[in-house]
Amino acid sequence: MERKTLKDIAKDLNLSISTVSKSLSDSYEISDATKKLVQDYAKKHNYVPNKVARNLKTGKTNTIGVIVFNISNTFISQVLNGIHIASHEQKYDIIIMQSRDDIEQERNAIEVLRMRGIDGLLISPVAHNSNVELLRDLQQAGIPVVLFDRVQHPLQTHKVGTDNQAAAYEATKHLLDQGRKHILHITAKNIGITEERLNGFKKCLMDHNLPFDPKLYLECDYGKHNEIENSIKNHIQSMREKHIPIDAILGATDDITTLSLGVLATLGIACPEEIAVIGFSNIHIPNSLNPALSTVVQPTVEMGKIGVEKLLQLIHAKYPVEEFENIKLKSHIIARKST
Amino acid sequence: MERKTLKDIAKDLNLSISTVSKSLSDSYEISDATKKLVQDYAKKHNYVPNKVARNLKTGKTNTIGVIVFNISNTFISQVLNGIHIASHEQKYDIIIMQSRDDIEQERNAIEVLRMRGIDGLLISPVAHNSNVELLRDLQQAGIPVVLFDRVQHPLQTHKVGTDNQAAAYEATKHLLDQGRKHILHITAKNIGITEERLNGFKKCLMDHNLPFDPKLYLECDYGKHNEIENSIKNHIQSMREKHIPIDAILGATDDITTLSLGVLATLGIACPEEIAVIGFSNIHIPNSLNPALSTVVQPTVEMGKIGVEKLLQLIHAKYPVEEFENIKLKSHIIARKST
DNA sequence: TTGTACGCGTTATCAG
DNA sequence: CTGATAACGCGTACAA
Repeated sequence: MERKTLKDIAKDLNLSISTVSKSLSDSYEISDATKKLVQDYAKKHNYVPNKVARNLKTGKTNTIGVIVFNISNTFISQVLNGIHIASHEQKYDIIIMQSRDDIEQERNAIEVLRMRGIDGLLISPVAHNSNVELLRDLQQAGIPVVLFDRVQHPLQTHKVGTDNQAAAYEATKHLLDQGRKHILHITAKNIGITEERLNGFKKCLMDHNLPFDPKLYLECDYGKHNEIENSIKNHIQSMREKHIPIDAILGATDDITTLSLGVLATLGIACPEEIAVIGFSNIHIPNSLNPALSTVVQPTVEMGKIGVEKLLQLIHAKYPVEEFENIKLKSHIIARKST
Repeated sequence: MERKTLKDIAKDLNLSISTVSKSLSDSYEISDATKKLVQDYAKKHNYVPNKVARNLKTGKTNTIGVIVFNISNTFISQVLNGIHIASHEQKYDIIIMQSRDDIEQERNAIEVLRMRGIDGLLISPVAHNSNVELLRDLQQAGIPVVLFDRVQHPLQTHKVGTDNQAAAYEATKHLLDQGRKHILHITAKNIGITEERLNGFKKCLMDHNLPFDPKLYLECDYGKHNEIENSIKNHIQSMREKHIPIDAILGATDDITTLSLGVLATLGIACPEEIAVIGFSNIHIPNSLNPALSTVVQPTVEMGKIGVEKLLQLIHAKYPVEEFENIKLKSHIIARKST
């Protein structure tokens, strides 16, 4: 059962290719009789239009590229879900690439996508100004780019992130309200968003007349889980040995926050009695954690959907867009047992 | 900065299109001088070949389609990771679609992918024989299909799964070895793999001269997390009320297993003292769970890689393949604190 | 060694 | 209302 083309149908029906084409696109210039004839015949032989050819003709691919650091990260996979839903709704396909938090791989991903042909790009960049020129090239070539999640990046375009500073501020305040005084803030190196979170943390301390103590601050390399786990463990152990007081942890990312719980359990430190934990996390099983985790939840699916929406706006824009939006979604805190 | 085509370069350099084309593909029929001239010029103006046109010409899309039930499922996202790595290595792009465990959406996904043009399909089907005819059509049309994970499906093709029966057998044995006698097996409805797991469970019981008790068996609808959570909770509560003994849980899927922990915590049932828990789970933070979870770990990334490998074999096969492999990967148990 | 011409499957324009 | 014809950008047999 080979694939039928317009040409085949035309021959079978003794019609011209263009008549067939027009019939299938329900053109007003074709008589109802012929339309019906063609459409029925096409359905019967389950004709499928060749999108590749169509794309060649129209110059559009109906595909948007997506670059993230890691597909299987909890947070990212939820955003991808949102991207997926929204783009599918608009009849756009998506091609996902991973940068693995490596500038070179990000560069490669951008090049591959460009080569392959996409109508637009949705990216959560590796670092503050990773591959700026390349992305600008893309824009110049008429392929719009929208940034999401990690929006601390100089590229001029729409950006969809969360209000990280406010969220961190709120989480810190939550801990302080519970009477915690020595909060260890654990964050990741070289990711723009964590800087904002740090700022929110500092600001909240300041507003409560508390000093920011560098000893109560840890930056992890953001890589494998057991590396993160180890640096957290080492840090906490060393604090204990030096008798530096600590009664709470504020985690800046999903992995950091959830892994912290494991570290405390392993070290036999009671949570929340000795050390409370709260942090950014969109984990789907908060109640199965030890203990049920208090989280700063980000609107991941919404972020993905809005990203697609903004990108499509740019793709469909008739004139070059000059004014860009910097959208900051609201996170919210859910207090469970860990605080 | 518009996009250059072969034609543009040819005009700029006063050469014919084919000369330029051949130069760029490093053809032996072109003089080194011209080649260099063209290549340098192309690089300078960063010429990017239009893959769409190339695909139209060659009839290949260099894309493989992937259909899974949910991108953001822990297990699936790890398999996707493997698929991603392997396909990227082979210069293939992937397009991911979600069936959301709905036969209609699966049908739609298959049709969209076919329409869009793919060279092959990797699918974890919704149910025992969902969309068989459609998939056969695909194969007939020269687009090979490979099944992964849920391989209990009549389609004749390569299949890559895990040895579910053996894994469930081992996990059950592990519980029995620990002295547990009343094991509740919780599984999902209508998924082929869970049947095999159930069989492994039953077989192990039988081998130990224990009866299979339907009261110690629960089938959940496999949907939203809180629905699964509720049915588990209700079942356990009802068992307690009826004084049906239970001292262990064997979870058949990632979500079921991890959510069970949350249910026990919520109900205030001590794990593992009162009820031990083990189950299929590739959760990345086993130590953060309450308590550290004993798991049956599947080789997810490997499964993805092998799936791609097998699919590419079919895509590149010169002659129709008649003999298909049914690959069963080995899982392994990691005992932590929950058993 | 280089160039010409055609076809891949579609859509769009224009003529009949 | 229908049909012929020209593109879209690339690869390739064939001619020069």
